[in-house]
Amino acid sequence: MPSIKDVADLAGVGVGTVSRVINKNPTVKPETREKVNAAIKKLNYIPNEVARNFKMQKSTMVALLLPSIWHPFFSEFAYYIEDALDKEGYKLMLCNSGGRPDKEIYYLDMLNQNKVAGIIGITYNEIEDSVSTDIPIISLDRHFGKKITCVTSDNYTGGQMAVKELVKAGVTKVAYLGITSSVYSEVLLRKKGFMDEAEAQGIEFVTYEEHDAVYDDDTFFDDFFSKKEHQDVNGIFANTDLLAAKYIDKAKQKGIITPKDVKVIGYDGIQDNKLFRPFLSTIRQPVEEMARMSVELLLRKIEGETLDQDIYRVPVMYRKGETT
Amino acid sequence: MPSIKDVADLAGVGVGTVSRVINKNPTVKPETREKVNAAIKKLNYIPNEVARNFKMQKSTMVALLLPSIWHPFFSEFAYYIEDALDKEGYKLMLCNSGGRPDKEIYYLDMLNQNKVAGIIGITYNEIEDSVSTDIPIISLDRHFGKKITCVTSDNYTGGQMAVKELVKAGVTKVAYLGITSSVYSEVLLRKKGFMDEAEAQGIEFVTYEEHDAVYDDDTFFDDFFSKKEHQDVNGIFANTDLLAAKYIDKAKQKGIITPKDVKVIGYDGIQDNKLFRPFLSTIRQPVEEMARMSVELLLRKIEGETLDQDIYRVPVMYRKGETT
DNA sequence: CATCATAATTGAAACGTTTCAATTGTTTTT
DNA sequence: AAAAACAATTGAAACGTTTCAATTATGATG
Repeated sequence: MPSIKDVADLAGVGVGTVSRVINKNPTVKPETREKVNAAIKKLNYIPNEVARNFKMQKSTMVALLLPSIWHPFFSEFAYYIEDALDKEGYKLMLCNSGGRPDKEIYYLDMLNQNKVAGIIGITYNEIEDSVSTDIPIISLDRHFGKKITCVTSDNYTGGQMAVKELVKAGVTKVAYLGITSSVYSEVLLRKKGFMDEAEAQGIEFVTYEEHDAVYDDDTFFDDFFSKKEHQDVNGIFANTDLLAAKYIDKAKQKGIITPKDVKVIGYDGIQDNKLFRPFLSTIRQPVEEMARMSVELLLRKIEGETLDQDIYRVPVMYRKGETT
Repeated sequence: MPSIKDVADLAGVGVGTVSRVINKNPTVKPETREKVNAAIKKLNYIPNEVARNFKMQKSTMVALLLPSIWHPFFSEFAYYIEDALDKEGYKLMLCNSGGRPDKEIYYLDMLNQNKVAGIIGITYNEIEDSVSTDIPIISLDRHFGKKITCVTSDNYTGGQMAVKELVKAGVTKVAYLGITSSVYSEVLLRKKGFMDEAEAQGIEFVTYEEHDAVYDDDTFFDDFFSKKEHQDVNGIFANTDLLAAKYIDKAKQKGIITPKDVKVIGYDGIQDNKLFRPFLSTIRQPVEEMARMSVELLLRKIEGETLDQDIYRVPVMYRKGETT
């Protein structure tokens, strides 16, 4: 594998000159540039990016740390993240934490050692302490503190919207169905928006949640359907589209048909849910916008800029499907 | 940021010793080890992985190059790839090519410069020439040549299975619906298996395909439904689950109900298609197994081993849903 | 106690870049 | 023609590791 030295020798110039040619530094005579380029071509030389990163003491690798790329919301998010990063000349490293604290810490350590340029994290745990101060971080949906900038959708308004739409659809008692993950989660605001709006509208409501860690489809829903106070619920706001889809499925098994017997609204608006049947009504987060904003903010942090806000919220919108 | 030199100085030993402690080399006196570890802790030293990779002239980064992580099949595949890699101490870099030849080449160049340890590629184009000889590659579903090992499902048998199951379900005329991507694709065997089996069973059949590049949902299906020879088709074998789901959807709009009027079988078996409605009958590829095999073979190549086969095929199975 | 064998440790060299002070070459000015 | 200004080029040093030949410390043996 030829090195810059080999190129320099063949071209009959110094290594510095070759370096300048490669980096398109203008202070090199066109004639010399030609010689060097010829040598590069002849030797089939390609610059060693690892050596460069090492010498420069910085990389263009950004890590995306999330529970599971398998989840459709995350995979869409990851898609846009990669696209945005690539446009700016950055690369993406993917880390699935499974939402487990130990794995999140493990990955953060690893990313530290590997001197990634920055991290975009969707984590379930308090990570502020586990992360070196000099590595910029953007966190999706969790707000930890000043050090870690948070990008999230307007969860509170989303929760309100859901209630408004359910009421508009004529329901008389609404339930919030949630998988909670972390106390730091901005997702909690979905519930708050839901409750406040239900209160404001003067409509009966219940909330039903389970912690992520102990979550299991069957027990969750069996439990839900068994409770007396859930019998007359005819409006559901589910935490996520996936949860909404599962609810509709389980409800159907109990003979409760959507949208005849119950109206359902999800949250997320994952693109492909056109293929879920019935087509879900949902509060859509602008995934692409959130991804691009995350990248933009992260790169600004990497450049050394200090951001003016701790939390950036992007607006959500209601998308009517067949379940309301 | 403290370096190994700082640790050595503080502990009063040479850098070599510190290095040996870090790398758990046994030839270091326990007592010395203690001193070094104390110094490491005190300085909060973390080894610089970039420098190490540079010096060692190798990395533990493996790239996954695919059309789009957004696609549920790929995101499931990526999930298992990451999991398998992590278990072996490797990291995953994600590259979305969009299936575009230029972007595939662009990424391969980049990966070359970045000296990744290996590549797992799901590419649409002839890439054998674009890839340096000394970087091990595994290709999913495309067979290019000896240099690039191919992992794929048993597409031919899968195609046969589909016909058998459709016939078993009582259909009288079957259609193969396909999005073709590349002439190198092993996916073509799905069609061949389909045709051969239809022939063998003596059942009427048609095939209908569109090239990936010019593919568009609406024109594709409008075209399909408009053709005279498609009117009496009552069995569909779609190339992928996603395509099957779209077919069912479009057919419904035409008043053709699945599975009453037409039986449908997809290909892939993406896990979450439990949420597609109706629940799809499909030829399931063992995604996890394919992912783990890809990683295992790649790592063996990275270790310098020569693999005994060019193509590794893993068996598929039929999973009955509600569409047959 | 001297000698030898072995265990433990040292630190310079090397990996492939970039950078920058120093040098050389070229042009302009006086 | 000499001096000054500017343009282009050079190559050693540095980045943080690992490695390994050389050195030193320790223990065993006669």
